[in-house]
Amino acid sequence: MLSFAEENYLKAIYHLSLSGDHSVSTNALSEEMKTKPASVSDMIKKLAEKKVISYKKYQGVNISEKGKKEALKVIRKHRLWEVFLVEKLKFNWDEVHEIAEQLEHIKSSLLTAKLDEFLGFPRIDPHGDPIPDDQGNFSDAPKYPLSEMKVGRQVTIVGVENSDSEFLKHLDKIHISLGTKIVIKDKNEFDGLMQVELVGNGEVHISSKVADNLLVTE
Amino acid sequence: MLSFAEENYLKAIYHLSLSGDHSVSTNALSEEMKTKPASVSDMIKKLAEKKVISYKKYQGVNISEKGKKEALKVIRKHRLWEVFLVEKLKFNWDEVHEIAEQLEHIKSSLLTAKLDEFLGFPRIDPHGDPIPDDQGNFSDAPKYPLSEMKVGRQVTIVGVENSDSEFLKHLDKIHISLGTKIVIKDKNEFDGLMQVELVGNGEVHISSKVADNLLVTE
DNA sequence: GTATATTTTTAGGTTTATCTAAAAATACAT
DNA sequence: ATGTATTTTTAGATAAACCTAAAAATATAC
Repeated sequence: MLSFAEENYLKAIYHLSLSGDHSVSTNALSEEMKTKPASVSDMIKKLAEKKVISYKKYQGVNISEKGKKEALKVIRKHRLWEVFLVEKLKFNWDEVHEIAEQLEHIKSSLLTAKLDEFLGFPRIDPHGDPIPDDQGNFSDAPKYPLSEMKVGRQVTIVGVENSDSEFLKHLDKIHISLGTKIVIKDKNEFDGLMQVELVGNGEVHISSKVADNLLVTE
Repeated sequence: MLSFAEENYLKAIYHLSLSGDHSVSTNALSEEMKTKPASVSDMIKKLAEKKVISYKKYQGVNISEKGKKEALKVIRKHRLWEVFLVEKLKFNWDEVHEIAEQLEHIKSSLLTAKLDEFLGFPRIDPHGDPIPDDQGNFSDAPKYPLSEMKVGRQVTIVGVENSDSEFLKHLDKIHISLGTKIVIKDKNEFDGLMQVELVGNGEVHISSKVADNLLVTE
């Protein structure tokens, strides 16, 4: 059984492990957790004793299979609660993170299962992040047509359904390319015309014909 | 701002203050919290510094107005979450306490307000306990006809609507009096006939005519 | 390849919430 | 009312999660 602090460290280690396949350094963890490197050294000893990470002194840490499972349990709960907060309690997508940081530590696997069912077994959270199942499996980086995304979401363009050059030229013209992050500002109920913000780079309108062919993630 | 442990002590002090108007003893608190009296002595010093209780050495503690408000905030959250767990997630009423003990400490007044609204502003929790409003007010010990209570609830008989002697004689015959605790085991959809357990004292059947006239609480 | 800079760990300290053992205050009993 | 029993507090310890300062290991730079 892990404490809140241990769960938070493990989550950070999991996330840092994804970007960069190498082991996670003490300093990187210290920055992520906003604690001092000395505190990290203390904590990783405890986590290593609990077999959720492996490490050699001065060599950084690597998350174990057991650790990955534990981290994904917490991430699953975090994302399910975010769905609950946005879909059921009508929070804005940008208000929910802090509250979900607290809710993710509630211990009861029955609660998690029943919440999942109550929400209709969602596969992605309000930010578009995939929700692991109770075994920790998830379709990594699932892609969805932009047209299916709801107003308020921030997503990243990760692909196109149908890549004919006329279409790509159009994307170029509206400054959209793979990796572009956008926020959906508005979506017309009648014709599906979307107004999106290119993060830090102005706004554009995207027709449903284009939105159907754009695949997004996150 | 109170820690989880401080909130739990305050809740215990609040509850112990209700039964018996006198001040709460260190030993009583120690028993309630399942900690040693020495730990209680430590904690009440901290709570007194935070002005949520007042105490003189060796004289027990009294909850302050500020403390009462804080305790009721926690109790409000606890009971709202219990309603959520039973009404929305379909937990049985007897499975929810432990989980609500965790959820009651989540910090976000906006969350509490939105949860309250989502649940339709319930006035009592699944055990029949009143839910304080955001100011800490609640109709103390609200009374409801037994006939309105759902299967599974444990309630206490606190009054009768119409106290003619024939009716009271009947109650006597079926071993029901003020203060009797009962658990509703079954309720016939057709005629409202109830099967209830007299806690630790066998089962009886109560017709809707009787149930309409019995007021219960808790 | 040695000197310097950076990273990481260790050593020792703090706060919170607990504990045990002993001392002090209060309550009870004859 | 005086001695005994009970309750409560104090003193000192422990574990968790953090800190600062200093030492040790690793990395980098010329």
